[in-house]
Amino acid sequence: MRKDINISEVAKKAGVSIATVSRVFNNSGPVKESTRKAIQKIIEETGYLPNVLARELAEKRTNLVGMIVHNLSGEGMSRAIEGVNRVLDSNSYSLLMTCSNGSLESERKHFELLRLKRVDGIIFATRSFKEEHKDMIEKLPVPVVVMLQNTENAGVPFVAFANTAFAKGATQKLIELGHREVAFLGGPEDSVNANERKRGFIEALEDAGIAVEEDFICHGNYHIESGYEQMKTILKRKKIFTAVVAVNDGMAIGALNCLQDHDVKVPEEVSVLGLDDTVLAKASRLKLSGVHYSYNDLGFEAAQMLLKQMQSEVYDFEKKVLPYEIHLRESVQARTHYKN
Amino acid sequence: MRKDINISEVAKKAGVSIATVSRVFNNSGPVKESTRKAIQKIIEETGYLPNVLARELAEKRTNLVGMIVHNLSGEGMSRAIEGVNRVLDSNSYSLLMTCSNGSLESERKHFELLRLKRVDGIIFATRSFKEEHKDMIEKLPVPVVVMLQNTENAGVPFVAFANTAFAKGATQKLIELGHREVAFLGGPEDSVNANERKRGFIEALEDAGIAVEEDFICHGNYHIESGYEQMKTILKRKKIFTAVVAVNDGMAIGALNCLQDHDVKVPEEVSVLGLDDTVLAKASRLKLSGVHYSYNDLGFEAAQMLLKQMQSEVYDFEKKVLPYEIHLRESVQARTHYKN
DNA sequence: CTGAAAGCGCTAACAT
DNA sequence: ATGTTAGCGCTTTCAG
Repeated sequence: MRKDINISEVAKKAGVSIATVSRVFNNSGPVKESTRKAIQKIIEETGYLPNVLARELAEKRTNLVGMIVHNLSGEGMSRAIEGVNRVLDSNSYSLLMTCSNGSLESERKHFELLRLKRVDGIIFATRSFKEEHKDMIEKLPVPVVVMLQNTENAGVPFVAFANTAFAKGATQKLIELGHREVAFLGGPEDSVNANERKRGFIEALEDAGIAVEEDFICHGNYHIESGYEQMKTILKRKKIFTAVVAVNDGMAIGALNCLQDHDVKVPEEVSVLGLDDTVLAKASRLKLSGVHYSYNDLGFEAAQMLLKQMQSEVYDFEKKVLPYEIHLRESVQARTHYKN
Repeated sequence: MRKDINISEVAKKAGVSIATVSRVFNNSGPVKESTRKAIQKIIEETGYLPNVLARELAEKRTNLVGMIVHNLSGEGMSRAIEGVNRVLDSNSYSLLMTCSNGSLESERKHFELLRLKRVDGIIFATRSFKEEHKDMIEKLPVPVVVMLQNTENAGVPFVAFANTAFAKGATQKLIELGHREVAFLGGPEDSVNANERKRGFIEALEDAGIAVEEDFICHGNYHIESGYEQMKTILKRKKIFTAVVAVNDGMAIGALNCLQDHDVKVPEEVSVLGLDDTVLAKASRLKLSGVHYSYNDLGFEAAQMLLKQMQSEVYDFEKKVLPYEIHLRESVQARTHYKN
């Protein structure tokens, strides 16, 4: 706990003006070598550190990036933050983190807060992007990049996963393996991401000329227990299916456990695939198939895009959709058990 | 993107001085009702927002709390951040998040950064608290609370889990169930938390008069694969054991899978317990036993403690050790298989 | 190459 | 009840 020393004290000790100290410290403007040395010595001795607040006030920029996320409960989001941090760190920016509970009101409050704090840009993650969000963003004097959501229609720059595409791709893999009766365990019906995945699933079926059966579609809340319950619901309907696609790992694990508890052999009788590839996918003895995408890259790309926007005068629309990989592992095999 | 308006412009429009505007905005000092109304109207119309930077410069405080964590890859840390955020939010503080890679140099850099940014307090999480950390902290003009590490010896306030205690307690439960040959899958040897858990395990054995066998102790890196490998190593030693304690869920899951793959019945032949209770514990069909503690509470308590320290003039040592619960579930049962 | 001085936008003590 | 003014600590012209 030592006292702060400011620029004028340094100047006094060095017998120069504060302007010269400023020049030395920031290497802005010419200073005679001897006086530079002298000032540096004083700076060294006193441990002088400039008051960033004052500097920011004078420069009218904070080198701060704000981030609003709707939840922090999974590992995905913290990976994304890690990615963001990586970029900011190497560009001398700092991260102001806030967590809205997801309500519009809370989000509005956080946008306002970040505006007050004079952040130079904002990364925004929300469950579902609304017209109101667009309004909030347009009122802001700094650029915003949306994360985890396709906001092309609103014309807001974003970085997101290709939910529909990979859900479709994964489902097509199953179809290629001969599966035609495929169940789907979806996420919350108000989640845009979950709905995009569901759409991908449906498109794959339709493209293959397979009728979409409502009896094979359920909705849950991403958790293991929910996957278990929804799988049970579908089993109770007593219709034959040979594969299940789950909106995420948790639901897939739940489904897997449920099937095994009901003496349904995986993958011999039913293949299981999760549209996700978190640590959970490795937890079961039976290696779970899934779609892999990187949250770390998500954050990384979002931060990159934001910095770019911050540097340009006009905030052009821009988008980045991250790549993915489909991994078929032990939980999936070709349809063999039920022959037509 | 509208232009900012400042206090003097508001004052001019309202035909008053900036002091009066400030009084109205901050509700500091008396203002005649009619002029207050008038000023509020202008504020409303213009959308005036004070420049927080200027205010902070004048007030010499930022309402910012800094946080340095050594990694963001698990769900635990993001839960902790959530807890911190919850407290800060309701106390009008914001969170400046930084992620060090865990190296001393990087941590030093981040402390310096937060100092520059004039945060009012810091929450610090590191893998292993060193003398150097104590020095860095003592140089700081603001209070620091350490998270996830017992820094009692250094006299630095901290909030942590009772690693030794719950590891000991959980092991004792196994001993009470008749187990005497218990294996331990530990974490990295340089992790303080992992070592504390190992110590608890050993203390429980010693208290029960059971010799500690080095052959039953292995070290891994917290991951599922590592648990699998270490379990295999112990199995290869061909010594009989009836229970395994793993330093965390991941290793426990790995151990579980390994045992089952080697036709060892869990829990009939070997009980498995993880010193953890994350989402992973629910992933296997066999409900994994474990120790439950809340990362969210950890963050919550750390933030509470920090705010308290920030309010008092002197930074007294203070500590908070969080409660835990031991959950014995399907993966654990009394020793029956091997009778003496 | 260096210094003086005018901001940056706000708070708070001091006048009136 | 309101205005004046002196900071807060730094950056940046503008002179010299």
